[in-house]
Amino acid sequence: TDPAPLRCARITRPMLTVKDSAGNPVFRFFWWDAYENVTKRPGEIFLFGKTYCDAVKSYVSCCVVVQNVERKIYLLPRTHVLDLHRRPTDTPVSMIDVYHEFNNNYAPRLCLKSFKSRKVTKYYCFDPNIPTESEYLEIRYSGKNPRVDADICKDGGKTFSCVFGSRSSFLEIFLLERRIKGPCWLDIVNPEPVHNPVSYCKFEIHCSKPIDVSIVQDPPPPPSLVALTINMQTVVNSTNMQNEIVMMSFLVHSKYAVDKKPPNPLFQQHFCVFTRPGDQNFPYDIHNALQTFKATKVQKMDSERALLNYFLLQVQKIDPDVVVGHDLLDYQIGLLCERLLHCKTSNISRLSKVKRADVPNKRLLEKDLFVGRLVCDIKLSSKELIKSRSYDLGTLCQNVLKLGQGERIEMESDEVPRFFQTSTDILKLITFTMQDAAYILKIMYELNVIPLALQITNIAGNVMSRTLLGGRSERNELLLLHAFSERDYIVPEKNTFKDLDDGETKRNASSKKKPAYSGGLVLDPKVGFYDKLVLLMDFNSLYPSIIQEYNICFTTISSTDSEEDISLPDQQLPPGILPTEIRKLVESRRYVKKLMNNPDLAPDLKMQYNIRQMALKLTANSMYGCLGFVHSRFYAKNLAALVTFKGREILTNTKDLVEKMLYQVIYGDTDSIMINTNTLEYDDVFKIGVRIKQEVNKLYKQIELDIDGVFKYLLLLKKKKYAAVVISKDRNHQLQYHQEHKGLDIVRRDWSQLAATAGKVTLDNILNDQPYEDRIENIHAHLAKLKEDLDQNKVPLSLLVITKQLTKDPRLYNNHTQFPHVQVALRYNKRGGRVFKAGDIVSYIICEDGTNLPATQRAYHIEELKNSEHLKIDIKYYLGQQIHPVVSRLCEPLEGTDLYQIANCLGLDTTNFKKPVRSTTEPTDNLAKTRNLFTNVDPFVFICTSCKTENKVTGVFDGNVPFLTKCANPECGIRPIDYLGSVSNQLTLSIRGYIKQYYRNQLTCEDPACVNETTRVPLKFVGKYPICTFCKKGIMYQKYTEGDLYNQLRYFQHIFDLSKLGKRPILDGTIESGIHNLKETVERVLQHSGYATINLTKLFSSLFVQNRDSIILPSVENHTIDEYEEDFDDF
DNA sequence: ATGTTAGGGTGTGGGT
DNA sequence: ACCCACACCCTAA
Ligand SMILES: [Mg+2]
Ligand SMILES: [Mg+2]
Repeated sequence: TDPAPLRCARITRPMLTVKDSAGNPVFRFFWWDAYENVTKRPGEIFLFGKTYCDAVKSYVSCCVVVQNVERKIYLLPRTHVLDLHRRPTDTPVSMIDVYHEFNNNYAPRLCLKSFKSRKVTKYYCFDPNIPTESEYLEIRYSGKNPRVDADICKDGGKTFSCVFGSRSSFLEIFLLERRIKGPCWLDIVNPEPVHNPVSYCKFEIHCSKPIDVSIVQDPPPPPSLVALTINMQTVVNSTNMQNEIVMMSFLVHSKYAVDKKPPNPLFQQHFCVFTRPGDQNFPYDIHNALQTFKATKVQKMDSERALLNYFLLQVQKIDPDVVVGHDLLDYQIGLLCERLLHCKTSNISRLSKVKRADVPNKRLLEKDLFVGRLVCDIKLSSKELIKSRSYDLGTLCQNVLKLGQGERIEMESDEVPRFFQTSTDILKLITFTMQDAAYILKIMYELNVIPLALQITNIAGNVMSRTLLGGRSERNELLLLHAFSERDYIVPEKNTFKDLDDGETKRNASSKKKPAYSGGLVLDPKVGFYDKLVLLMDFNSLYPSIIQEYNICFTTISSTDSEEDISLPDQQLPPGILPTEIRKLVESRRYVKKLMNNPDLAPDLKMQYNIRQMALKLTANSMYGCLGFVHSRFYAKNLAALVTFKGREILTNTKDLVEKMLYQVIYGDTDSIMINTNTLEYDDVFKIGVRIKQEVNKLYKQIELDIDGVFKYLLLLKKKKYAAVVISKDRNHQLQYHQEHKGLDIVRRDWSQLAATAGKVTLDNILNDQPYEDRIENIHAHLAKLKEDLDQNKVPLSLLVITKQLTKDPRLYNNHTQFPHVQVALRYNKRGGRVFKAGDIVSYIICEDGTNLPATQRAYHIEELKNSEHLKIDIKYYLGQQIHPVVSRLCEPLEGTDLYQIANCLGLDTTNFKKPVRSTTEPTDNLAKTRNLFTNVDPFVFICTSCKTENKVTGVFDGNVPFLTKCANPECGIRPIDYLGSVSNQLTLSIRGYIKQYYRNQLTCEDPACVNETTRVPLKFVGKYPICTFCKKGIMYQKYTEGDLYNQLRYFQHIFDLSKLGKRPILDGTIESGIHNLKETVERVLQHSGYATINLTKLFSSLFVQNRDSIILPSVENHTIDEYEEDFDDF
């Protein structure tokens, strides 16, 4: 049957009011989405979009059916003809032989009545066995005829060795051939009117020749979209346990301009439809209640079927270009399909723009339910665009819309039936459902989902509805397909699903696969709390820069199977395609950012530019990842491995260079270096940064190190785990401070907010100007308070919630009892409705449930806890397994507290904490206090002139007495202070020893493990000094660097520094001056090493006469970095 | 069908 | 009791 009649009559004859640049009348439209049905309508492309309609003076929906998109295959001629047994003969192959073979042997098999062919020259770079440049026979034939068999493509015939292009889809052929990159204005020169339209659009035209489609030059801005936001409520029918749709709310914006700031008002139309749950009746007064309800237009339906029919009709009438919702793809679309089929609704394709017969298959229906309309699922988009603990609507409202807690009415899905008991509650439910729809729309606007997807699609050249589905691989694939085919390259074949499976997957039984190559280098952190300024330097987009710097491309490096091949391309080679594409992205971005600097820029335009520069950056950054993606069409493990290899090399070289400049590198991850400057002057630190930047950037053309930030305080705990106070300057050059937390428990969703807050309070106390003793005291006090609050039940339940993602379907876990989130999900799923599936985030609270089971088996959903009498919060778990480990880890480098004390404050059983605690027997452990700042340093050792006993010095005090007053040998009566001159001499000799070691190390690599390697790996030279670049497996050889030397000297200075001791001890005057004397001995060496000039010769001239070239560093220009940007996922 | 590797942390279970 | 491998999760880059 025909769909319900439309209000707006279809216009069958397109009005060609537009002329193209040649003066031909054209049908001009903006395409937003495309569709093809390879099996039912091969060779046809459906383009959906908007065209200007003079009659209504606005844009109306249209569909252009491009027909006769032909298959395009390439036959690679053999050098010599094969005989019957597929053995090469002496007969050379000419192109005409290939033509004849195809014409005689293959055309009949493909039932070709006709085909076109020509000789073309093409390039290829994805298989070393295929010539990089060769003549091919290009054959084009109708899509209605079948594809060439896979084995013929692989093995070829007698005159050709293989066939390329047989697997490309028509949409791909069309987009690449017409060079269409994402939504844009298109002209159709010979549009044909349609009498039996296949679409529901206002305009439909056909175009029988793909070549008649062309891109409009100097296009106007994109037309506005009709956006339909939908939200729904469901109930589980208590009799059959089926999920029913009982309410839907709709918001319509009929002119959403994607090139402008989010519209206000948010929408123009709003309405709602509902029905009763199958197992309930309407309240008696529902009719009256609805009559007085004015908030929105409400339609009451007698059945779910009627509701769904109403929905179908409304969608057809509204004819939206984009359907907006939350959890559409993971749940709502599936549910809709299920109910549409269950209720036996007809003409379901009205939800889409293409008329199709109803199919009873749910999976098929789901796939194309809204075809022709963009589907914007804000849950999915948020996952790509923002980091959040979870992505349910409530959490997104808090994080994106900054709604306060309780501002949005939170409702559990099993509460819905209750709302149908009274009319008042039904009206309430309508309000919530409408309200949520508005939030959904607002979030979409706020995150600029559509404008960003448009920009990405225009950059990559894919299809926008696919961009909105997420996934970086396909975007990258299309970008490279365009890039390679534009330059006459034959592109790699698209693998079918079958091909993917058989390869041996190095999986660890579960879904996580083992790494295929090594990635970024993470430097060993010098753990500790830093209260001097720390400088963070970071390479801008390191991996994209490496690809450019070293010209890493399919065209410059042949793919080999050997793992260890890390050779770089020839310097003389022309820029490859990958580097060129990245350069284009980077240059576009630079240009866009320049445009953004215009102070008179209109806000709308500024937003547009900002979105575009983001999209450009995202695209450039995801290119590397796709190289290493096994299922990528452009998979190139060797290229990915080379990129990371150079990354590791650059990071180690940078570290060495910085240390050579006598700065202390305390950490670095993949593309960054943290430097302890030992300074408190912000401007000085900046100058240091500028100098390092200049030195490092001299070495490269494209790779660029930049100042990323300056930390006032840094608490460096582990690799990838630290907290810092970042200093920045505001517009008035006033210093501003804010904390940054990386990798710590408090930034993870799988720790409770309670533990996170405790951790944050702890950090606030550590990263603070207050006296040292106060910090510890405040932390302890807060912990005690926390315990008290917990005991008195003052802690809101929301703080106790732990969230964890299901990485697979909950039923697929091998040992589900081990995992709290899996158990909660499985239990929850039994009640029906929205069930937890792979990717969902589960919230739970650990409870005391009367059992003796381990905590992992006492996890309950927050609702279970609320509704249960016998469930109680497991306070001991939250104190012992949440707060305690989180706070302890943060306090680890701190003196004055430990596991035991923290446990004590929390009222925990402390017996478990006594043993592992560091020895508390020594009253003044000098090294403990400083060990974190000075790792890999030796104590100062001197020999007693009397008893020849070795004395080790790690600080002013040895135990309770100054080391100068007592020999290490208790029998010896001579005090070191009595032979201070000798001690001082021994100190000087010791320092000399370290300097000698430093020089020796520059000439030879002393690591025995490295000797073998040095014979194979050539020595690399940095400046004039040979350094061993790496040992086996890329691990850097620990040589004795300037940094090590400097560190050792600083340590000596430190251990003789009385002011470094917490409480200034009362000392005998001679002892004090003796210690001072030793400190000065060290400082005489050190004083030459200001941070401004470094000259090794001068530095050590007083001690060590040696002719050495100085390292001359450039003078410092006194300027600040004008641009420093916060980047995400930037390597 | 959905970009990579490096690395920390919890918890379990088996072996010594 | 201790060590270790393993599965799982989430983060940094
Ligand atoms: Mg970076
Ligand atoms: Mg970085």
